[in-house]
Amino acid sequence: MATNVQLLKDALRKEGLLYTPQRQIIWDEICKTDDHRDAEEIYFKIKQGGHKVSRATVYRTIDVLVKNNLVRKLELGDGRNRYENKLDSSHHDHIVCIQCGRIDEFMDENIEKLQDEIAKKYQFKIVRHIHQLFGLCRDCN
Amino acid sequence: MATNVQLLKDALRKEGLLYTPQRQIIWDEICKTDDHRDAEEIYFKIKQGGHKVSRATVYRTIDVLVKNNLVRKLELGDGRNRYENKLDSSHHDHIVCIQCGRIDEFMDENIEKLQDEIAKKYQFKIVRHIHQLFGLCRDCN
DNA sequence: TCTTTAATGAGATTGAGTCTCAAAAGTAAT
DNA sequence: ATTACTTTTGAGACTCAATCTCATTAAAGA
Ligand SMILES: [Zn+2]
Ligand SMILES: [Zn+2]
Ligand SMILES: [Zn+2]
Ligand SMILES: [Zn+2]
Repeated sequence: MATNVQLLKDALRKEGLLYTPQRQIIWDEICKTDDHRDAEEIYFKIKQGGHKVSRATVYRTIDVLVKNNLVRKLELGDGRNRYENKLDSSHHDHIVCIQCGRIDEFMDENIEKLQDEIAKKYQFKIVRHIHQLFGLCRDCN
Repeated sequence: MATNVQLLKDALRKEGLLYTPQRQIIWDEICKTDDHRDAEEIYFKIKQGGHKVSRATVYRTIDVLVKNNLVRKLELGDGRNRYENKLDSSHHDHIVCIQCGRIDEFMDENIEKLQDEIAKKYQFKIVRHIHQLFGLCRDCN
């Protein structure tokens, strides 16, 4: 956890922002699981944990964390943004069950390479990508 | 255009829905360009064209068109859904400039195949996928 | 301490999208 | 064509995630 404190402090310093108890509480909550939760879930978990942090601060802090690469924003197409911590910073994409909501993670070096080639062909400089497979998991099929 | 009329009629019959002037107007508007427009843009273009169709009908009809494979829904991560007609029904994914909004289309057989392999490995039955590359286009870089 | 700047929180606001329900339009049988 | 029935439409209310406002609170610096 000490490491997580330092990561946050560094990010805030880089942004010229102050280190505050609220920001630490939010970052801690996001580090607690490897789930893919939306901002409301994170907000309510914090509340439930007995801390008082406002909704506005949760949203604002998440934005800072995303901008500084501590958190990844996922857009799973259900109208709300989801977030996962990047403590284990290895890149992955997602395969989502449209029935039960189960989310698995995958990573394919070959796909990643092919993306780079596409970028080169179109003369784009890629900064991020979304790659999600939607379907029915084994249990739901 | 005659073809487009028939495509709509067939889809509506399949759904047990009636063929109405409003639904044709909406489908026509979507067929007019190969852009990637959101529902509001489509709604206002129709209004601007002198037709009176309600917002609710636009949203409802787009849903029918998507369900019946005449229109593809895109989620480009900016909080609103975008749509493109599938008259030229070849599959493609998107590469998006985060600066100027330019959207190019790409298709890579190898990526598509690798996705199938991932699905097999995770025992998912894929029904759709999102694959978008975000970055700076040549002009913006 | 005093002054200045930054962060927070409660609640208002936005905006895409959905829902409601009375009115309008379509369908089918007489 | 008239009636009886069903479907669609449209205006506006509503929802929900997310953002904004601004008065209050907390932190930093002199
Ligand atoms: Zn990837
Ligand atoms: Zn993940
Ligand atoms: Zn594809
Ligand atoms: Zn396209």
